[in-house]
Amino acid sequence: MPVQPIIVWFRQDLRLTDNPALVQAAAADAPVIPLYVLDDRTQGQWGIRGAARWWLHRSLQSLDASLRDMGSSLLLRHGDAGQVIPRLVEETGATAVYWNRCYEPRVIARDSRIKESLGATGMEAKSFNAALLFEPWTIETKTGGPYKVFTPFWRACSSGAPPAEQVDAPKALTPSDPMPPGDTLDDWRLLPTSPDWAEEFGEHWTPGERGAQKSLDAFLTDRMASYPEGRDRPAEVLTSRLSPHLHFGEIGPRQIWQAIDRRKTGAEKFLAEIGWREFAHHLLYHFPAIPEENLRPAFDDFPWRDDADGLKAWQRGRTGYPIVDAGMRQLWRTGWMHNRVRMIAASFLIKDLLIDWREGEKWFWDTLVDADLANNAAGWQWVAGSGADAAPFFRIFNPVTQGEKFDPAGAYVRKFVPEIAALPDKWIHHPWDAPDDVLESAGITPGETYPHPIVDHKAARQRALTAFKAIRTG
DNA sequence: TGAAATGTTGGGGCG
DNA sequence: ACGCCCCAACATTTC
Repeated sequence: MPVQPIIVWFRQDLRLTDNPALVQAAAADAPVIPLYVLDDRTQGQWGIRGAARWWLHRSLQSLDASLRDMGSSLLLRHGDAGQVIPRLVEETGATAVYWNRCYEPRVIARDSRIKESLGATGMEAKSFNAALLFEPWTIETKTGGPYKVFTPFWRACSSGAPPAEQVDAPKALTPSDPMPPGDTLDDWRLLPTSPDWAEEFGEHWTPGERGAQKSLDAFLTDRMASYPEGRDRPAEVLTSRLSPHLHFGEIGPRQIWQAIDRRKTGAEKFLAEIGWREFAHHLLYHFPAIPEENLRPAFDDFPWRDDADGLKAWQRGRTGYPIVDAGMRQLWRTGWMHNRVRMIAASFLIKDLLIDWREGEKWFWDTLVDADLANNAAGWQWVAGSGADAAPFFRIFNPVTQGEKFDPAGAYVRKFVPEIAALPDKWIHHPWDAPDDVLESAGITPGETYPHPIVDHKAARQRALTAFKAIRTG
């Protein structure tokens, strides 16, 4: 008599270790159908796009390979998950569907409907926590509301019950026999072709659970001790580079939490960054409009400029400000940007160009391999000053000062803006001040080989402060 | 997880 | 010797 299978629906949890939904299914002594659904409709404009699709392709390949090592494999289906899941249940006679929770508003709505309709037909539909140390509804202020300031939020997280222990990968999975038919990964065309803008990505990244674990191990042994100072220097690899792995759930925060010895140098500083990720998810859950709307309504009246040329120059890394251009080109070439440079580039778009932060958010959404709705929205609103615990609007980065401070030797700029690489350190962050003979011997013709600055920072700063006065109350 | 303007202090040059 | 000015260097305030 055939045993009825259990479906494990993978989403942003593309790993076998510390995966409670998978463990629960494996423990049931029934065949397991590991499933991934490419659902391009549910999340609307915030579906998986651009660089993240490249990552997804590679990550699914990796997950499938790991499952095959256990005698199983990953079933691929596409379409509205609200239809795909019930159809597969019917097809296979599955008795249960397990998954790990996501916290994006439209995903929550979809998953609730699925859970309800499966439940109504007597199915067991269960969800688990794999993505967060502390789920958003478990942390609240003394008065019972959500936190809007990071420091007390993280203090509350750290002082309460510790996060749950991670769970091991299942020892074995009983495959479903026969395996239901599915798509092949290539059918989904997740990889770019003409042009192949992801050409270089593979040199920088190893998507998948093994790559994630290796990144964590290397960070803990080689870099965490220098993290408190090193994390602001983009020229070298001194951060963990775990963000895309975390977004796709190739590693979970519990695994990081447990791998870190909190007594070691750099541990608290690094964990606080995991804390910011938790905080962003907390905010998105409690304020689900933050990807589209200012958290602080006063910003609804902000006089943003319409500037297609400025936006394009920023996107392409042709603003004439070397540190900004280097960042934007690192993003385009590698699918990632160092966090210090993200702040500088974002400040430039918002404050020097006075372009709506949502334009930056959209661009990052398409170009980052770590594009994450909660982190992206919270990060942009933080820089804009429109968000929770945000930088005050008048905190305007000077791209020259920031460059000189955090890329003093200009190595980061030279790597990504090669046309000015021959400039001496003295001028590398402000080529427009260099004497003609210096420019000439560096092979630079301003306005031709490298753009003139598209705005004058000093004037742009004044313009931004004036614009800000327009919305300031009192 | 700023920068710029403004204020203060103290040393040195100089008449 | 003294006052005056200049201007780093640092601190404080403002945006």
